[in-house]
Amino acid sequence: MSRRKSGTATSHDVARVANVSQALVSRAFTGNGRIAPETRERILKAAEQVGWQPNALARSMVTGDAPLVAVITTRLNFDWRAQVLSRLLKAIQEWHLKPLLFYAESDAEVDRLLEEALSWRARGVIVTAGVVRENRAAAIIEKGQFLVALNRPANHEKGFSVATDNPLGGRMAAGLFLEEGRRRLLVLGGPQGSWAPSLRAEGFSEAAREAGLHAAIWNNDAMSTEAGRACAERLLALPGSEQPDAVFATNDAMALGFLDGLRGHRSIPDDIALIGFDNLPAADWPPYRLTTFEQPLEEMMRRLIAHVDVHGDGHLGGQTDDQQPQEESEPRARLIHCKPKLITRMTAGKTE
Amino acid sequence: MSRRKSGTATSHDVARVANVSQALVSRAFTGNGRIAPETRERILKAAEQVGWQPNALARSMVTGDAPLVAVITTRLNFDWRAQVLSRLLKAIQEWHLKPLLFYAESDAEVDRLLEEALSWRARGVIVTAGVVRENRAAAIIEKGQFLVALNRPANHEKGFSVATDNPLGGRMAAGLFLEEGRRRLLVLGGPQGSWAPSLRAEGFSEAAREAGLHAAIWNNDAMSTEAGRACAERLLALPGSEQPDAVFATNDAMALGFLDGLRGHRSIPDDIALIGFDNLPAADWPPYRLTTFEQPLEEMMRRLIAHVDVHGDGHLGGQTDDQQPQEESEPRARLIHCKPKLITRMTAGKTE
DNA sequence: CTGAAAGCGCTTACAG
DNA sequence: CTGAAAGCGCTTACAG
Repeated sequence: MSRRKSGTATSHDVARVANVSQALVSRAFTGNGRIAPETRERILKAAEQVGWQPNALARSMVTGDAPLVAVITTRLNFDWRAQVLSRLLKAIQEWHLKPLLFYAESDAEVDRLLEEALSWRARGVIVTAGVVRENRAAAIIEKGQFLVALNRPANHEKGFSVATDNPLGGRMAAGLFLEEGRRRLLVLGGPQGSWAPSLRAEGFSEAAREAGLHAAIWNNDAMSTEAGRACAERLLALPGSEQPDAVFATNDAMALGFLDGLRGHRSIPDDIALIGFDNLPAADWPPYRLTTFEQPLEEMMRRLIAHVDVHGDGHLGGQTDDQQPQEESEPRARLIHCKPKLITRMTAGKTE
Repeated sequence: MSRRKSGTATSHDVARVANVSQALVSRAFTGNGRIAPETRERILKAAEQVGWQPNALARSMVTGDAPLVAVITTRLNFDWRAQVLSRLLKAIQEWHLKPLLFYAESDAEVDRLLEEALSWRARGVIVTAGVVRENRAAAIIEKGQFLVALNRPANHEKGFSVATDNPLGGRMAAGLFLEEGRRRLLVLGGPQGSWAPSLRAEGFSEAAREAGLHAAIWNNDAMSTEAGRACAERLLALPGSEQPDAVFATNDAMALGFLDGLRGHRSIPDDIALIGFDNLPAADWPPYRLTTFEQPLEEMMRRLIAHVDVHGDGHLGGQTDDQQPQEESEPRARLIHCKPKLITRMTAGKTE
């Protein structure tokens, strides 16, 4: 007769109703250990009558293994972040774990959240926002949890990172522009110090440099459509001699805003070719028809899942101790790069 | 020396290092009970050295109160659903609970997920997808958990539902069209039997009927931009006498696709006025400038939070038993309707 | 096939 | 201020 959660029955209550020991109730639900089919039926019936089902917390405690995975995420703004989370939730659901979400309002919070996540003794943690400090990464790995970083470094040799090959995307964009004979290159970058956008910009710049060209970079704190529009205005104000003829936007939001800002002032792709990154749904809409890169979400998820499985946390809660270096299907690669896929539309590249 | 989770220390290990009883370790971390400041310091240091922090599962078990809230969600497709989840995660984080997510691939799964959710003995469950069966709703409430349904019925007198006032939105849209002298009305509806879209359509139809007009309805299974485009084609194929002069799309995705489909064939709003629903970011983009309704997300969250607080699950884990009918600030209203806000842009309404 | 008992890792009265 | 003990709700050897 505990005072809190008065409505909640326990396995003892069920045992009483079914006229069996409490242990049998447990067996009826776990399927472990012998139990007569008819007893089991009786117990199931009693449980339903009482409205009871095993307490997952208690189960996790006693088995020493909670079917949880911590997911660090942040604001789901207009962005491919929602797609990632959606796909991630689905995958986690499919392998019968429960995602415990940690929402970081800013990158600074991520470390604290990671610490909190640890206290739930989850199977592991998937980081889709912010930065993983090396200490923290080590603490997670030491506890036997897996650590997966999406589109960011894992900062630990036993951590795992799946990322789009951002530099390659940049190089491909530059390559396409060069092939078309474009010479005056501009990239719409992200904030200083950002990971993915900077790598995209660098890949682009490098390829340009190798062709003996220089790519200007305009950094943007927000990477929003507004930022893209602002860049368009800035471009329109440039003297004719400095006008770029090819622009690589390190994300689609900026590219779309940029297109809107240029509308009526420049002919695309004749005056200016444009390539974005992300392949947002809007990139395919008639007013935009943006040539852009699709991030290989499905492949990334496959790799992620493969890693987690190898780690020993297979579908049905395998053991957690895998000391021996058995990295079979995923041979020791801790940083997986997945190739972005160029989607050619109107704003750059030959349209078929 | 348990075999599993070998890396994980317990409070006993910390006690040993700090040379105190295990109970004191607990006190050092909970802050409950007397403890000498210097002992506390010593324990904290020992814990850090050992790399230990309280096991949240164990704590939840013994206190009989897990700081969890179950959230039922589904595919985060291009949609306001991501916004809702984002805002929800933030709110849950702010009141120091952890969201345990349940991802429903289809509405049919929702009931099963709800059952699973129950096993975690969470404070409550927030449903943002699918339908809550009455039985299940009752089971949840009986267990002392709160039940909040977002934009759908809670199906229980003690459940709580926050929704946009969808019929009102429909009425407002119709009102605006009528005021402009439009007479040939069409609504782009959702799937048969959908909740929110149907209510929007009904509100619209009713208002039209009251004005002695009939509104045609075209149902759409997908409510996507593609569906909107298809509707545009269908409209263009209509004989001139049946051409509508005002269209109410029950979501923005369809409205945007519809605009794209009409582009070059009809003049908006001269030939056809259009109103959407959701106020997606793209509704404000130059090629669209869609008049639409903003769903009052912030207000909905405020009401939701107020309900949960009243329910007794305040910020820092208050007691769960609140039998007395103390519905102070939220006087007994179980279904809260929040007014949608008309955002007037180019496609309908007088622009200032 | 079934039951009594130990134990998971904590928190919290209850004594000192 | 501190410690020994009981107990949270289960699962799982271990005996019968």
